[in-house]
Amino acid sequence: MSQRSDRPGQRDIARLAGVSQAVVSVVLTGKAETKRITPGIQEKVRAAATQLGYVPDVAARSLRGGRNGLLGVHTFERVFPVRADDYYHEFLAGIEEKAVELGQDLVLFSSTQRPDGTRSIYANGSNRLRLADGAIILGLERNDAELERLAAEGYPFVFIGRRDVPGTSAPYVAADYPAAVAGAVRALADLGHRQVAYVGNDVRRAPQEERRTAFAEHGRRSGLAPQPDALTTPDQITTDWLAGQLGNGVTALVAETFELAEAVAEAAKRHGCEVPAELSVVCLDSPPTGSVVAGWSYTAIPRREMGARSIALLLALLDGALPAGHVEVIACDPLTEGSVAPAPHR
Amino acid sequence: MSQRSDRPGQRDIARLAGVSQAVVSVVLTGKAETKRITPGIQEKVRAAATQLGYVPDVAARSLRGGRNGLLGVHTFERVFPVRADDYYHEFLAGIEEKAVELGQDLVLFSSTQRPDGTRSIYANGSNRLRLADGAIILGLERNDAELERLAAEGYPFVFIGRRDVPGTSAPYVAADYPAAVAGAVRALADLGHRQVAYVGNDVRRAPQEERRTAFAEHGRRSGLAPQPDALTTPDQITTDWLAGQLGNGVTALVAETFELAEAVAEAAKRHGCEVPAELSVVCLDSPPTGSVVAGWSYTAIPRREMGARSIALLLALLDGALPAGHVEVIACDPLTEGSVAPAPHR
DNA sequence: CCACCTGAGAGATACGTATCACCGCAGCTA
DNA sequence: TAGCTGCGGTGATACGTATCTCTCAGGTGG
Repeated sequence: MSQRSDRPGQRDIARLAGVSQAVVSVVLTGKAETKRITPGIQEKVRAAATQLGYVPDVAARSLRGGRNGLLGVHTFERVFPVRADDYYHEFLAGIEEKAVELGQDLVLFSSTQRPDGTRSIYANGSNRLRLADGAIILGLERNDAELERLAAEGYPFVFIGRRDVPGTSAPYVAADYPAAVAGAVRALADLGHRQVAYVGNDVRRAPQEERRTAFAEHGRRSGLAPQPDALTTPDQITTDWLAGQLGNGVTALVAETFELAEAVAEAAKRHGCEVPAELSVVCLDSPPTGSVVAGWSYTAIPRREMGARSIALLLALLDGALPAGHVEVIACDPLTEGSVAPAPHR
Repeated sequence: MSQRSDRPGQRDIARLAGVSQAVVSVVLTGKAETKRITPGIQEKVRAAATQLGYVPDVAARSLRGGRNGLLGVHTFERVFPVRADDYYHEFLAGIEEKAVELGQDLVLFSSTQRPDGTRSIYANGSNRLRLADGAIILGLERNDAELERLAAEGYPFVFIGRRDVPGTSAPYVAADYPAAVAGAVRALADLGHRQVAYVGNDVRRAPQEERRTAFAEHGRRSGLAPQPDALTTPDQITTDWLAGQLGNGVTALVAETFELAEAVAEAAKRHGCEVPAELSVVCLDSPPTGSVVAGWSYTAIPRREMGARSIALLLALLDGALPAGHVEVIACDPLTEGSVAPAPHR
């Protein structure tokens, strides 16, 4: 169809106003003052634009200008998992919030998925991320080779979550896990706990490792007795396992994820062990957005804020206003009350 | 900066492969077969494109009129509300699922928000939607004037949810509410209920109106006594209101939304009225994704599938393979057991 | 009176892509 | 050998905008 006829352009305005297209561009982009256009002409141009119902063509504008106002969001996993307690949801909420504020649109890269369900940036030979001015990269999974290549190509991106990809020095936004762990450990120590074990995910990446080492360090400082870590999966937390921990004199557990904490709670229930009277449990993760679990002691991860900050960082990066290697750490919420009690006497 | 240097174009590929830019365009858009390009050249072009990490420029491509593999998602409200029981979440999950399958990327138009929180397509003078090949439009709010204009401009879009915008005949994907209502009414009638009242949202749009009229019609067919509708908000459902209903002999309520159903449940609890023994309640809405509410009788809205179908429809529309005015209606899940019981004897 | 400056606007150009019109060449026929 | 026919590609053009360069007239100073 004649796409042309039903969409007035600057050329049409120019013809109607009896000026050149260049003048129309200048007037309509608000540069009339600096470029010194006669007020009378300005008025005529504006009137003509209004009369024709002119709408600038974004495509043409960004073609000319470089930026297109699109910020990418990429993960190496699905963005909207089937599970309701969506890991990404809060991040996305923050991302969208900030994008709105800064007048940017978001591109969810869903075309990059490979048959096995993982996602790849360079899968089909072309780097679709380039569609956007820059990108936020988040998620547990990762692909160091692709990230290195991306960085080598000079593509601007920002991580959510602490990253230590060898070749890159991309900015990231992370939660202040060490401080959160320190707070939890101190709280337990103050309540008289001395035998505290750490229950962590068996997948160890920078963010996980960070929490574990912080636990070890602050535990030592607070006078806790050293315990072997339990790096495991939820289904390996059985009543037997729990009995073993209690048998070792453990009076409190620090769980890395909510799934682990819930597995502990279930095992305790089956084992007839009361939480928190006989066993205190601290969770270093926010509860899933859906289920408002009462009765847990946890330090909420500021996912929403992390998402928002990542967008701000990316835009600063694009503006060249970000010093190289800039990172941002956001404090977690203080430990809530619930599943923590004074250490039982023996 | 020289934006140019770090973003290879077809020209660069052409130079590297020793051919003309036109050939590169033909090969890379998959028209090599119809335009009969020598396989050897094709290979050379593809190799050069891969080597340079080429990715087509969205802006240029859509300026020229081609497709760019971007599908827009636009709402007149926020996409990620603060509330956990996210209305959009399930739709988006379905949308993303299908986009992955069809190799399309998604653009969340977040730049269109006005200061008052509502969103407008033409707010800032430019129609950003044009960046995408087409768009899905969803949400309760709407802006008929803008939609008419969008349609008049020939922009391809698809609704989620039944729409009846005057000037437009855009395709839409809707849930089969009439059938769901019919099922609910029949179930209640079979259990001996005769006095059944309808509790609906006070905002009446096509999807709401459809349910109400279906209730009236099927109620009549199933021999229910006519009742005045309660079109209201959750906070207006008090114990007094409930007492009034029961006083009128009402033995069952059909609630349009989950919020209304929960308000009814709370009022019933305070009033000492047992659900479902003394009052049956049916909800015509899915429970929020987070809270797995047991004990409700409801007909789940197939949001996920609706989202997926909307993407399929949009792509068909773009391919010109969609007959004008095509609409799609998806069956709701059958009524679950829980808050429905035989009518109490008087 | 002429050289020179200045302001207001016209004209030209480039961004990256898709496509239309053309063109040389090889193979074939008459 | 001249003319025709496809094939395989080249060159040119247009999309709508922003901006750079150029023109032209009027004013100014020496």
